[in-house]
Amino acid sequence: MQGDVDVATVAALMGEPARATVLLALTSGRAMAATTLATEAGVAPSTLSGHLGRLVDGGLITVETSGRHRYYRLASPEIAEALEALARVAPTRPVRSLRQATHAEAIRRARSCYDHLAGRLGVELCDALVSGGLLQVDGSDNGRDDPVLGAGRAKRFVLTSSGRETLTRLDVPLDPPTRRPLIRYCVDWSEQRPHLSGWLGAALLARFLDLGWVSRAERRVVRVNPAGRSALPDQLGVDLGWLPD
Amino acid sequence: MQGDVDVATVAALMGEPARATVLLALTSGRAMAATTLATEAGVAPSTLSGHLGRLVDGGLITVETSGRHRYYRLASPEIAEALEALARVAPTRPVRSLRQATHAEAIRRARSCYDHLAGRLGVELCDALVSGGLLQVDGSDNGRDDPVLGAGRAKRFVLTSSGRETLTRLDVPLDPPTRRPLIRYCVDWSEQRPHLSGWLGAALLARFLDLGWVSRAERRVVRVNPAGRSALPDQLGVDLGWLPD
DNA sequence: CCGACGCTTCGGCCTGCGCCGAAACGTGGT
DNA sequence: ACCACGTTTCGGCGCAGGCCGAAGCGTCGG
Repeated sequence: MQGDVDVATVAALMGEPARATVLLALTSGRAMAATTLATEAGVAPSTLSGHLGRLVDGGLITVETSGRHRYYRLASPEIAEALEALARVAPTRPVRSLRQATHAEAIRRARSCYDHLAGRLGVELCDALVSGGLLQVDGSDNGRDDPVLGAGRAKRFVLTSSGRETLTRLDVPLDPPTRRPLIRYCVDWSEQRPHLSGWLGAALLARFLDLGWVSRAERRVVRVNPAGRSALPDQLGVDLGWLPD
Repeated sequence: MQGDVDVATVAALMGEPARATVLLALTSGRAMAATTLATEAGVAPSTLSGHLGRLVDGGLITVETSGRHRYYRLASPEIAEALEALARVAPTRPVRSLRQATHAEAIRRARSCYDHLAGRLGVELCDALVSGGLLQVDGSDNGRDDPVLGAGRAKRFVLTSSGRETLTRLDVPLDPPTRRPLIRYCVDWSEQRPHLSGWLGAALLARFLDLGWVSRAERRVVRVNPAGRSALPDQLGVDLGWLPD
């Protein structure tokens, strides 16, 4: 049986709680050291070492030795895609503890996805940029069946001249020094709606961090600071009323 | 740990060879009886029954009792999406037997994906319809990062008037009686290129089956019959030279 | 050069679960 | 009514693999 492609071994690799936690943590795109991941997963370093070895063998992650640390990262974006596809079908589990509940809530609220913002903040920011006239939506149907957005719901975002002006005033760099496209988007797994990626997505997060509007917390969680709480609605029209804490 | 969404349990469900085989078999979109699936997976009916129960509990498949048979089908298209995402990252295994090799080859050659054609035949058909002037490609960039097609590679296919004419001559129904869109496409996991879906995709497969050009074989494999071998290149410009057997 | 530290390897324990065959249950055909 | 058949349940076997602590190895800092 399954002579085609071995879905089973890959799925099995992802199907163990500690390993899944590791992979999900690495979804942020950053590399992480073994010990960090061990505490993350809540198992002994020796146990995690075994898991990491298996993940490397399976081609899901790669290692990179630096001094006495060994940094692990996802082997390819496709792995992240697969994890998100899995997350999309995964039933939302009954929450088992308050810590988990608040963390689950926090990560839905605002998190980093590779190098840009995701979660409710990510999609609201994207919406705000559109409703504020900084971005324009070209909603043409592209003929593709999108599992998340539905049939033919593909969008395209373009920067308006007033958007370029406003963002330049905020010192957000708008000219990618590389071939990376200025504006892209990903479909957010918790919101099932698009958030900005591409050069602009990365530049916005970097700038927000610089300005102290947001900061990185544990895991992929992003926290909105008091400064951002007042500046964001003001400058970009993002309503943060839904952000407690 | 993983308080967010339980990727692990879903992945674990898919991570067992027999279950993965079952799920992959159900990817065709058709419902299948327990015994069929048991022989498919190569385990005893009693063993498979346990697996099926777990898959139902996990929400990956649904049952439907009819007489003394029980038919199982994928619970949602998202499940199929997840499986395909997994298949995309799965390494192509060293082939273990000749039977498997030929089946693996056959399934890459031509298979059904829900109700339309996929595999090499599916994408070649799609290409042929374009190069034969029956379909036209609107290659506008939609701004979305597509994991398979690459950045902004979204396409859109439109039926030309000569296409409408040719297909009508073949008695392919072109007016969806439902709200289902006429032309859609999916990204083929074995070819990493688009094949037609939507009403037209389904209508084409149905018509090809009626005409005896192709027929369904075991699993999702589709066989091209002698009739089709001569008719397809003739009527649609599909070169079938690569199809042995 | 020595100790602290990060990480992996090894040995041993133990649970989970995949597997089967036998038996039970329900449906359909005769 | 009976039997055949599709399917599930149960009991028991055996192995894969998750977990830990201890020990080993390499790297950095003083």
